[in-house]
Order: sequence, then structure tokens, then C-alpha cells
Amino acid sequence: MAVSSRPQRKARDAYHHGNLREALIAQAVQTIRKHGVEGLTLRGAGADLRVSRTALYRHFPDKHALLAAVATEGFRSFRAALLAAWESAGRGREGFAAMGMAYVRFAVINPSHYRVMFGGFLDSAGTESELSVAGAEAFQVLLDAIAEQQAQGLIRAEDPLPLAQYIWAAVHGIAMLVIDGRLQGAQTGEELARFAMARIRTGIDPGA
Amino acid sequence: MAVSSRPQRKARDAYHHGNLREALIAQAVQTIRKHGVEGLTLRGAGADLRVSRTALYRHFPDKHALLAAVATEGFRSFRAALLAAWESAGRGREGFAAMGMAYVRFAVINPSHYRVMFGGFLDSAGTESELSVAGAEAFQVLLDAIAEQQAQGLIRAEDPLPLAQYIWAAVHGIAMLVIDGRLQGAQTGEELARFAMARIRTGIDPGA
DNA sequence: ACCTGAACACCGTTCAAGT
DNA sequence: ACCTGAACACCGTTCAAGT
Repeated sequence: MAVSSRPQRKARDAYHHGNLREALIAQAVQTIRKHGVEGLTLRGAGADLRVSRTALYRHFPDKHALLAAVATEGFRSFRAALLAAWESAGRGREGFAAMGMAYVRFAVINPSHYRVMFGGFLDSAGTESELSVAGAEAFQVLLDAIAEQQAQGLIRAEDPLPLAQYIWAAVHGIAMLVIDGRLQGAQTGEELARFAMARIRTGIDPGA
Repeated sequence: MAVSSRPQRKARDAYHHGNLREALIAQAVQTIRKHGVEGLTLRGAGADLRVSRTALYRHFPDKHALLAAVATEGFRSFRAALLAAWESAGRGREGFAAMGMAYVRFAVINPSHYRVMFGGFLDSAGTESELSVAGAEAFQVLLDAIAEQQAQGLIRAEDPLPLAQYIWAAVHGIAMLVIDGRLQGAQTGEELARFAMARIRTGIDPGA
């Protein structure tokens, strides 16, 4: 009985030692995916990980910190998805459109996670925090893509920051409206993103 | 003492009779403005209105319904603000840009209220609900403005729905990013909205 | 009809105590 | 160091009872 109650050697130590923080984040991501942010409770997370209700206070000061870690993790895979779309579509005009569509696709595939990243649950104030850095690095992918196109004469030469902010806002807005189910027309979110990127392209061409 | 404890004639009846629903919504709007959505509790709202904790269940099935009523009220004044900007700026190209800026201004002035309207707290599923109607009516202002400009040859003739959705998403995205404090550059939200409307204009001109 | 008080089933968080 | 159990101060919601 003593043996059968231990599924793996040192399972107990494995749970409680070192990787509880990571296990907590992974568990939270899964719970949020299945039941939304409001479905995440510290007590439930502790129970899922066979750990005391208060164990996670050793790794996070409070629930907000856990959510911030979840959002940070989200921004990192988000950045990877944007970069992959940009590169695998050959950069340039096509890659840029692909990146816009990948943006919306990420949000549609991970709606709850995306909401944690952008839903205003976090302070997002501490400019030094890991979260802010991860968010800025995702934004940087867009900024770099614009600068590269400007260098190639594909986008008119001007301050890339407001350009990037405008485009970010457009795809972010599409993502949010789609997630909220507020786009009633026939189009999917990705189709609308394609449409938007085409219109944006017309508005930022060098000749325009 | 009996008299001094009654600030107004029939104050008690006034509180509890007929207008409790409206008083509850107004109180919730104020609380949300001051302390955010998470600061709104039914118990606190009841206490503020000198009413029992459970009194409001006579007027709303649950807390979600109260928030939906708050959002509905928000969409109505939102619609009025958009329409006022469109009309007082002389419609056409100028009015359209003014409407975009008014959109972001509303969100900046009423961030918490705006978040309730778009934050995903509500189901927004029931297409028949008052909330959906109020939201659709606000969207309709944008749709009408586009159609009017198309009739005047100011916007290329094509299906106005994706056009409206794209523009809605752009200003919505700006509003959300500004509210979340995620736009670090020098520009204010309204300035970015002006920039965006100019770029959007270039992309939807008949000649483009 | 509308309102009330007590109670239920949850939360996040703290804290003294264990190993 | 890391974890635990009990306790505290909150929630939303229900329900029998009052007028």
C-alpha cells in the first residue's frame, strides 16, 4: 500500500521541490483555457497539484502575480507565433499580412489566455517587470517588420512607432471583437484580418 | 427624531418603490467609475442605497444582469457621443475623423465603464437582449456614416460591413490599448486615433 | 409586491505551527 | 526552506419569514 500510493519514485519531492512554480503556471494556463479566468481559484489550483491551499504563496505573492506569470508566458508564445508567420511567409508584404492574420489566429485559438494578457487584470504599470518586457518584445516583432519594409521601400519612410501602434491596435481590436463574439457578419476573424491588412497596406504604401 | 431621520417626504418609499432599479444602475456606474468593476459588490451597492443585501434580486436575477444593464446604459451614451461628433463636425470626411476621435475619447474618459461594455464580463450571446440592441445601435452610427459617404462618392463603393468592422476594430483597439496603458510612445490616444483615421482614409478613398 | 435576516457555499489571504 | 491546518474577512446567492 505504501508503494502503490507513490506513482513514481520521489513523486512527492518532485511535486514540492523547485518546479512547483512552473507546475502552477502550467496548471493555471490549462484551467483558464478550459474554464476561463473566473474559473481559476488558488484553492482549486492547489488541489489539482495535490498541494496545500497556501503552498503557492511561497512562489507568488498573490493571485495577481500568478496571472501575470500566465500572461508573460502567453506573450512569449505569442511573439514566437508572430515571428514564425512573418518568416515562413517570406517577410515583405506577404509576410506582413500573414503576421496580421497570425495575430488574430492566436487570439481565436487561445481566447482566455489572450484575455489575461490584455484584459486589464494586470497592472501592466511596472515597466521593469517580466510581463512588460515580454509584451514589449512581442510588439518589437511588429516594429522590426515595419522597419525592414521601410528599408526596402515597401512602406513609406516615417516614424515607425505610430504606424506600428495603429496596426497593432487594428489587429488587437479585431481579435477582441471576435473573442467577444461581437462581429456578426459572415466573415471569420482571420478573413477580417486579411481584409484589414489589405486596407492598411493601401494606406501605408509609399505612393499613397 | 422621527422627522429628522427622514430627509425628504416619503424618502423611504422613493428609495424602495419603482426606481430602485434605476438607482441601482446609477450607483453601480458611479462605483465602477471610482473603484473599477472589481470594486462593485452587491452588498456594497445595497448598503449605499440603504437597502437590504438581497433587495436587488427583485430587479435583477444576478450580478451579471446588473453589469449588463450598466453596459447597456453605456452603449446608449456612447452612441450619442459618436453621433454628436459626426454631426457637429459637419459629417463627411471631417465628421468621420471626428467620430473616430470621439470613440477613443469616450473610452479614455470612462475607462471602467468601457471595460464593462467590452471586457467580456457579459455573455453578449442573447441577440435579443437589450444589451445587444444597444451595442448594435452604436455600431449602426458608424455603418450609416460609411453608407452616407459612399453615396457621396467619398468612400469607394463596396460592402460597407467589413469596412465598418475594420474601422470599428481599429478605434476599439486603440481605446483598449490606451486604457490598459500599453501605448508607451509620446502620442495620446486621441492623437493616435487621428493618425489612424488619416491612414484609414487613405486606404478607403475611391482612388486607392 | 417588495423587503428583511439568517444561513450556505464559496473565495483570497494570514499566521502559528510543523518537518 | 518549504509545507500544513485553522481561522479571518470577505463574496454571491438562497430561502423562509415578515409587512
